Amino acid sequence: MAKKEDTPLIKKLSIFMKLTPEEREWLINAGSDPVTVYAGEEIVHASSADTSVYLLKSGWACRFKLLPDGRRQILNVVLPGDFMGLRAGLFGIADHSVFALNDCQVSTVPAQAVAGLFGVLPRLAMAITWSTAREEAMLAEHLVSLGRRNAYERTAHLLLELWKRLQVIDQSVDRSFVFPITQELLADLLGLSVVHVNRTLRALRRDGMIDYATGLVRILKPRALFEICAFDSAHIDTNELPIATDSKLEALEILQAKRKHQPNLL
Amino acid sequence: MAKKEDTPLIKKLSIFMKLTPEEREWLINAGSDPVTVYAGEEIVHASSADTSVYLLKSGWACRFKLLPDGRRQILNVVLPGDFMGLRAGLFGIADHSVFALNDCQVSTVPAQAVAGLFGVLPRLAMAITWSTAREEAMLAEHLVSLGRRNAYERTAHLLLELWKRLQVIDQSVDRSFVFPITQELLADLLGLSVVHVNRTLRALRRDGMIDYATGLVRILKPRALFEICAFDSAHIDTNELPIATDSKLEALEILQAKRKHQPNLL
DNA sequence: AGAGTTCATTAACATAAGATAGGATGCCAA
DNA sequence: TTGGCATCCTATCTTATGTTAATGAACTCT
Repeated sequence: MAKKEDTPLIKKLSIFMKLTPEEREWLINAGSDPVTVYAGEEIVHASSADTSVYLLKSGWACRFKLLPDGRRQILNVVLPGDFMGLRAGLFGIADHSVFALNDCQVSTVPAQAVAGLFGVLPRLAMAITWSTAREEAMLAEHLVSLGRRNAYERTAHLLLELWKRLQVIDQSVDRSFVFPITQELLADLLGLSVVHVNRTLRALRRDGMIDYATGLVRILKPRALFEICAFDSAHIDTNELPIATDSKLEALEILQAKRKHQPNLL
Repeated sequence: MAKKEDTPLIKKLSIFMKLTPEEREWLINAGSDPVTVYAGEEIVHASSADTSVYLLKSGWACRFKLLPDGRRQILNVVLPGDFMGLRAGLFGIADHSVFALNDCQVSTVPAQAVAGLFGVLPRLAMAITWSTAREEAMLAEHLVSLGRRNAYERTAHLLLELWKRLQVIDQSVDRSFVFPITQELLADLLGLSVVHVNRTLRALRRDGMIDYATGLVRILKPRALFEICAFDSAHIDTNELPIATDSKLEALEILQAKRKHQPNLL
């Protein structure tokens, strides 16, 4: 398992698999010396032909997209140990930008070094691929929030998700964590208006669910909040290496069995 | 480039890179003989410990998540040539289910065979990884829709996206395509109520934007629709292999240059 | 100390979208 | 023929959320 002094990235990957000393070493040495990016500045710009991947060492950032008329949707919060610009660097899909929410330390990894990892340390490459799969699962859950959860549930879900992610990298203190996100950003994150975010936070405080002061959040009733937003933590905490035995025949049987089911089970 | 008689998967991967004969052969031979899954039946079940990956050969399916009270959000439409259950098969992240929208032909690939591809045909592994990155980009765009586009724009965006994806696999005829999706499903896809979907479709027809009959859609004013929803096709069509030369120093310079920018440029 | 910023907060009002309900149509099965 | 059943469609009413606008606190910069 991960140790106290490990980097956030190592802590995160450790929940997927035990890392060997070489793998740890690669993770520690890969990437340039970190550069400071100040709050509000862009780290990755959409449509730039960037051949680097960025690793967030400290601070918070967020990935976002803009519509031509200025509407903004924040896709995701980027926390220490997360990569930025992986899609752009590896595949040239530069579909979104990233900017720093507070002062960040960012280190740069050549896209080729990451791509080459599949040949050099395939297990580690797999672990990094896992972490992107984890992020995609969070994106999917975010989509459920915007499509099917109301403002109250949605806000609860976001705060809980951040809390859990911060726990993994040892950056929450008990039930509190620093929260460098203004209500305007929260609005763009949740697909709401600023005013309604304010209303919703007020409601959450009124109900004794959270304690919210600028820059700091405390979860007062985790149990209730998890219940309210139907939080599914499977993709954040997981687990251990899967993929045991398996055969085509077996899978086919499972598939056949499924054909008995009723699907749209509302 | 892809030929008329190629499979949808080959057509799709061909927009990322030129495939060698061996790679084509792997794609054709991998996977079991297809099994029929009938409309409405589940193909992948969330939380099942499934060690297979499924490839949709024909028909439409969709990935979805349910909340405990029955609310459903459809994440994505799965078209021929798309994989299903990749995250679950490879990493044990079984966070969503998939069901068939109409009768489908599905073939099964052991997760190990896909994982092993990184050692055997790394270029192909890269291409498949690219296709998942492409899907994640579409998911992100979907998120923008739910968060920041109104019902009209949102619906337009979905129809255009499907149209473009179908063009890639040669399954649209000019401006028309078959559309096996009821308004109820459309609602769960767009994060709207059925009634409002109906209203919105009516509005789109009223404006002469689309022609919508059960099971068939025709795009009448593509130009206007692309404009209305601010469609960004970068992640669907793309492009060719990126990653040219590159050095840490260069990337650092770019990063430094960015620090001059103003970020939240509304 | 004052002027300018950024944020959080609230009130009053507007509206896009949800809820409920009821027909109309077409399909299938007994 | 009749009765489900699913889907589409529409009208009416309700509500969650958006819009606009104004205030005050905290902070920085002179």
